[in-house]
Amino acid sequence: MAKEMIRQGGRSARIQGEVHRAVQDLLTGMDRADITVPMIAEKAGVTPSTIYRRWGDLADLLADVAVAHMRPISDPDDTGAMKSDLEAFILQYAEEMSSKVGRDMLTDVLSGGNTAAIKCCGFTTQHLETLRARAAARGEADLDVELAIDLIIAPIVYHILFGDREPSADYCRGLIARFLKA
Amino acid sequence: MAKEMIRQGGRSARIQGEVHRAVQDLLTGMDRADITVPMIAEKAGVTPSTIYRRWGDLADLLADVAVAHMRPISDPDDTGAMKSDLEAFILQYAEEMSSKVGRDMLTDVLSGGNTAAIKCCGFTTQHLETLRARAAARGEADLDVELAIDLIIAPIVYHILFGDREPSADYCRGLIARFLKA
DNA sequence: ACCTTAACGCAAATTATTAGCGTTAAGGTG
DNA sequence: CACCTTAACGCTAATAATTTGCGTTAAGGT
Repeated sequence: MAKEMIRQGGRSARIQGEVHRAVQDLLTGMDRADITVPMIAEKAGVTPSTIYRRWGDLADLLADVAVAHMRPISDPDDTGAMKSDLEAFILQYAEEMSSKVGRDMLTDVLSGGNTAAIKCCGFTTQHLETLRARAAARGEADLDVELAIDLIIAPIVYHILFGDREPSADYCRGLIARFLKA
Repeated sequence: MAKEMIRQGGRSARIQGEVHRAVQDLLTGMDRADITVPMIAEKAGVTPSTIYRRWGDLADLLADVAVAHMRPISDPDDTGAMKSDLEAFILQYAEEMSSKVGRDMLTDVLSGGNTAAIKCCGFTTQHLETLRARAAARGEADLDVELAIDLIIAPIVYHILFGDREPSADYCRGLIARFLKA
């Protein structure tokens, strides 16, 4: 049989869910430097070897969990206008990511296999595309997604990661204003 | 004695140097996922426990080495004008950081203790400050360092880290042009 | 020259990771 | 539905990494 397939249903999916939940449980209550694979395995009710075989190592598992947690469950709020849509989305994004757990999720994603980072980045792009489609449907001015990433998202993420400045609401609004003028 | 001091000279400094060199040697030739502390210890001629006691764990050691390697040894080239100074510095920065070793250095810095990230970020700011002082001495227009970070550095770093786009020379020149117009 | 103690080496104890092998169950096929 | 193939799992033994206790070396000061 030439085609390799990945099992989705039943046991395999249940174990993935339990491991993910165990990791998230542990993350809320201890530093990630103290988390170990055997610890996760016990909490999830599986053997450590299962985790090693499936995820490779702790960094990849943490990246996988972070990506799953960042995956959007719903579209950003529709506030009626592009400017307010953008502001609502960006402020929530900055708020979530600048917390300790948010910052840790980002570094987990970046430390894991490079596919994790691309996925994560794709979620952000996708949200912005949604806003763009909405703006177009309303007949508003076009929203340049790449420009929004360069002018708004990138500075916010940079300051969160390098810790040289707090991405306050006012700061974010300033970035948005700069973007809208461009 | 109330004052705790950190030893600087002699043996301690020599060991730090040998460990750093061992890490850099290993990094050029294998994936960081395969590098272990005992491996580094053997190459450096020290016992593993020394490394564990001094750096805590592999992530902190790698962050320390990355920061040491990013520490500027000289000021950016003086090309005679602010625009060309900036372009020369940015293109070299993007070139260095977008390679595999550069991207890995960045993630190492971000994964290590949070002081590493701030230091790393400080080096970039410091270079830009140098360019700013030069421009001022020449009587050119003022260079806004914070703005340069938001408009030029942040997008470059973002795309390197998340891998959604290659920071080509043309792309970087576009960022610089946008910055100079602002 | 002498004293104090940070930093190291060595080795034993603990803990994490890998690998072999038998078992379970997903997903397809007759 | 019964059957087959094999991905994914559990268990366990072997290997490797990390932590810890304790004696030794040598910075840096008196």
